[in-house]
Amino acid sequence: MDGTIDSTGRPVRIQDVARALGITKGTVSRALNGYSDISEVTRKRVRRKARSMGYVPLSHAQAIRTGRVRALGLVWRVDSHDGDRAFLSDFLDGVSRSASAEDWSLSVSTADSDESERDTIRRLIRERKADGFILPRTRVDDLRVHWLKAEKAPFVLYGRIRQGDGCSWFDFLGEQAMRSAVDRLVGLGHRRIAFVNGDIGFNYAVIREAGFRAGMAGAGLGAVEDMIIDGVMTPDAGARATEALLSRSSPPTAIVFAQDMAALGAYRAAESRGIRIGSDLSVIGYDGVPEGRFMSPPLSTYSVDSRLAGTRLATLLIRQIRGDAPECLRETMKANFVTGGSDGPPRTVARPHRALTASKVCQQGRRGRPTQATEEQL
Amino acid sequence: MDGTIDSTGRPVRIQDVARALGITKGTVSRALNGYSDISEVTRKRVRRKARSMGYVPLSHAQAIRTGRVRALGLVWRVDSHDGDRAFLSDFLDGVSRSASAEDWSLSVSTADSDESERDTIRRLIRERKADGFILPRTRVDDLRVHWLKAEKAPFVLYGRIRQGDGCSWFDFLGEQAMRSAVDRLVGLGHRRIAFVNGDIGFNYAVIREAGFRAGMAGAGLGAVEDMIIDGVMTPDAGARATEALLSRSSPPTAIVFAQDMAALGAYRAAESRGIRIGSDLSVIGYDGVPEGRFMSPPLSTYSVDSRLAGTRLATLLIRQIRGDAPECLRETMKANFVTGGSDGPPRTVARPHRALTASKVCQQGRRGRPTQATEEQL
DNA sequence: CCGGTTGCCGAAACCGGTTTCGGCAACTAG
DNA sequence: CTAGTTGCCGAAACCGGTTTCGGCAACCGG
Repeated sequence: MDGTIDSTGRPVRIQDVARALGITKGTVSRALNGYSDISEVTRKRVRRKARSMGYVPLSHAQAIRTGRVRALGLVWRVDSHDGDRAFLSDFLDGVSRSASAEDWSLSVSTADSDESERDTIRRLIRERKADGFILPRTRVDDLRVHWLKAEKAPFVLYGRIRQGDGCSWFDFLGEQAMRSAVDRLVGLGHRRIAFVNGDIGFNYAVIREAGFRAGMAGAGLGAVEDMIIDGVMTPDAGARATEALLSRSSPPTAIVFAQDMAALGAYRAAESRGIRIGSDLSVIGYDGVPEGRFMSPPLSTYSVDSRLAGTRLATLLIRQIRGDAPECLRETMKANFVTGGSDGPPRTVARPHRALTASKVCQQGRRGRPTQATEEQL
Repeated sequence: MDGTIDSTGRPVRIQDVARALGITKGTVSRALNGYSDISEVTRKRVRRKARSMGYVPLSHAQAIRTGRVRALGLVWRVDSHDGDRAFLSDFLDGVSRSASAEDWSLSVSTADSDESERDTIRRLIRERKADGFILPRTRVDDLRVHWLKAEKAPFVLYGRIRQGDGCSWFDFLGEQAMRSAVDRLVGLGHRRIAFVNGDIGFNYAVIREAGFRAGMAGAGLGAVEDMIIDGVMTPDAGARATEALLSRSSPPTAIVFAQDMAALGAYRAAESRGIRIGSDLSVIGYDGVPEGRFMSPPLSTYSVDSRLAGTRLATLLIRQIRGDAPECLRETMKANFVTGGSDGPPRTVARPHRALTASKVCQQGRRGRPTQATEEQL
């Protein structure tokens, strides 16, 4: 017995606290909620007593008047590829941590289609199971944004979006990472660099491709159209893409993958061809999935901290629900480059292009503090 | 505009429905909730009108009187090994599906220690964010069971437990699977069979080991103490365990792993030794992780349907919250054997032991309907 | 000394449902 | 024809909080 239940076994209500202090429940409520018309002495007395009696307000009883249940909503799509699975655990943990710290909770649902996702979101709003939503995997034209705007429900995006009016988000700078990958490879001497992208229906793919193109253009390597493949999100597809690229008359010496899960396929393709990743073929990925570290050589990748994304998104969403303007709630961070050994100088040694050196490029992408996104969103 | 919002933009309340019908809100409530003192005519009128107006009761407003928020609680431990990650997505999906079907929601939190898990559970109960809990990964002596009994909160276990008074659960029959694995290997001619177990603090490990021992004893192969290793839950640990076993003067010709993630390590160990899985060394796992299918040869394993586990657990929990006795809410299912090719006759050909043949064993473990657990729990 | 603030709290309405209670009308039995 | 059911619904209490409103006492300046 820890004080939460009184001697009769009944849970402690605000009325019990009020009675114990000889004041009204309205006063207890105002004292606990920081109203200014309560004397500091009374406030202290109330707080102490409430704590000693183990009083905790029922969130749903508060909600009936305040309209807020102090809960975040998250709808997880299960019809997509497997690559997100490892990500989910960390992400949930991040969200849950931030929410718990503010005494909020997290309501999770799954959906396997746009329709079921829409129904689920609406149900959660109608029944007020959530005060706002975290939207993972931002699409180029994201239906959820339209739905939630129509419902006037707060939301935050994991990923940026072009039509960003009234949207807040957290995102890692994929364009910066992909550009940095190209710079690094160019610095190592590569000139024929391919890019294997994910599903361009998702905004991250558009952004990362833009980064790749910017890197190539910056190095004076234009006309990269035939060096770009998209729609590759699994090891299998990654292996096939690698195979296709290496079969060309003028194959790339390096491949940048928009996603690690696809990059893993390059190892399989290389093995079946009898060539070595890191020397015969350079590979750089993005995401930092755990499997990458177990490859040989380990995959060089731009690692993304999913747990951090979760914590930031939850924090941003809570702030928005509390009244902050969505446009002021935007954060981006650099992805963290992790050297694995899957990238190196090309086999047909060329002298390093431009002044960039590997060590110099390595400096980029160190983890920093979250920063307000002042730059133009892509 | 779909009828959910009236012309003024205000959400529809029960009072609005009552007014539109010219009756009182109490009558609307009773009509919608199936009270017998409402005429069938009125009930139909109310239902139709409520639907056409898009009325959905606020769950937290109901909860204030009923004491139930129609929400399930799930606390996920993130401090354990990585093997559970792939499992989480399917499991959540299963739970969420069942909950949604009954118009319930799911409140998820994470915890990284016993203390934080306890605090989280208590907070969810205190604030009534959840009416009951789903407890994954049952331990031999599970603290959560004590906590929740003390709080008088309903719960269901994913996994059985020895002290099962007042407990309901869903579980796959790990002991049956492990026994079947031994039978199969014995039928193939193996006699030196090792068992690599997981963390024996978890009940599944105890159960699976019992199944292995039963299989060995049943085949007349006693004294297996030195052929059992436990605490192996990762590919790395699995590789080390395999290495240790194969280094012995009289190495096993087959290894049964209690978890696929550990079994994956056997491939690495085999590769570094230059021996082939399936011919030089037989391996059978348990769990059915997706990675197993991508190995060569694919891992033979007893596959477990995590999504199904989630759906059954959610259903059982909702039934319990609605009043069914926990002891009547127990289900078990067979794990589904999937032939991969990682098991075969031993290199040093011995004639098949006993009358069991591989094909015969294969018939076991077909997926069936959930059945009430009438047998003694382990 | 007196009218006007100001600080602080009690009283009561309110949120959106559920549930109890009581009463009217119709029907049934005696 | 009357007394007793029965079916059906309105009225109101209730759940556990939050928020508004008003008033008392102390303090303030003129």
